[in-house]
Amino acid sequence: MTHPHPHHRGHRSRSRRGVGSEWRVHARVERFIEPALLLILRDGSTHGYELADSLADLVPAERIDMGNLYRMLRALEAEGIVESEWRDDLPGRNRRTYRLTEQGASLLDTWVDALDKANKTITAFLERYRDRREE
Amino acid sequence: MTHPHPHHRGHRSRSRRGVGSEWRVHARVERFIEPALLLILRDGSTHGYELADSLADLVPAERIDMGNLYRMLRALEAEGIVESEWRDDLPGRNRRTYRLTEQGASLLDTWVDALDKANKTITAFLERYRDRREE
DNA sequence: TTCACATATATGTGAAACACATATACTATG
DNA sequence: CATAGTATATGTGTTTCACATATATGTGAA
Repeated sequence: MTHPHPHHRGHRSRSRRGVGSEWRVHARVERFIEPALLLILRDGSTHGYELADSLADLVPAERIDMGNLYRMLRALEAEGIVESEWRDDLPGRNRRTYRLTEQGASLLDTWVDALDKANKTITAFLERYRDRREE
Repeated sequence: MTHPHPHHRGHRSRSRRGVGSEWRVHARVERFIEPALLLILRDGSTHGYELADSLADLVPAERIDMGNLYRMLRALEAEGIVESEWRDDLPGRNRRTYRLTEQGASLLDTWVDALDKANKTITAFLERYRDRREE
């Protein structure tokens, strides 16, 4: 499976108008791919290409960039957050299989706390939006 | 009121370790200042400097950068999302007072939809994290 | 009355995160 | 044996942002 995502090309969060004075906005959590990756690896080791498919489920709004994904995996390995092993015994092409280290599990926990906070901030925003709307 | 925020300098989302193999992570919604700004202006016109204080409440985890805030306000004005008026009649220093346009109100609505989605994505992530943890 | 501090707006600049393009090589299959 | 799918990787420009700095006016205390 490849990953075509034709929508809203060329921008980050907000694009110019679409048709009929509609705005298109994408609320992205910065570096969200990283905790998503860690969570997937916590539930079982895999290789980069398969991670992309799992990520597509966990982060539906995000187009997965394979180039940046592999770069991120090697950066995480350099920091001791994941470890990898090159497998040439498995059927199919050779691949590098990643697993989470203890350091990585600890980083995942830290991300979870941060995401909890982010969620509360967003929820507070949405509540304020709706509260004053209904006055 | 000025805005000192000494914590976690120099990085975006993830910093190197702190003391005792702890990670410090900040889950930021990209460009979140923009919708926060729009929401505050929906509830009443103000000027840039005061917006910073209101933002500090709405977005507690974020250090407010005045330079970028003023830049953003002028960019939003150029796009017709806010309108401003230079006031020299009020007590105190002259200031530029901003108000939300209809375009801006529509953009705020769009942001709300996007933030709703982001909230659901984060919630799904946290649920998956906790589910498998308790098995 | 001047010095310090708060208010208020603004520009310059470099780095991180990211989108998009492209390269490479092997495997499976019709 | 050509084509599509699997798998990993590098190159590069843009956006968003952190941090530094500039400028000018108002206010209160020494």
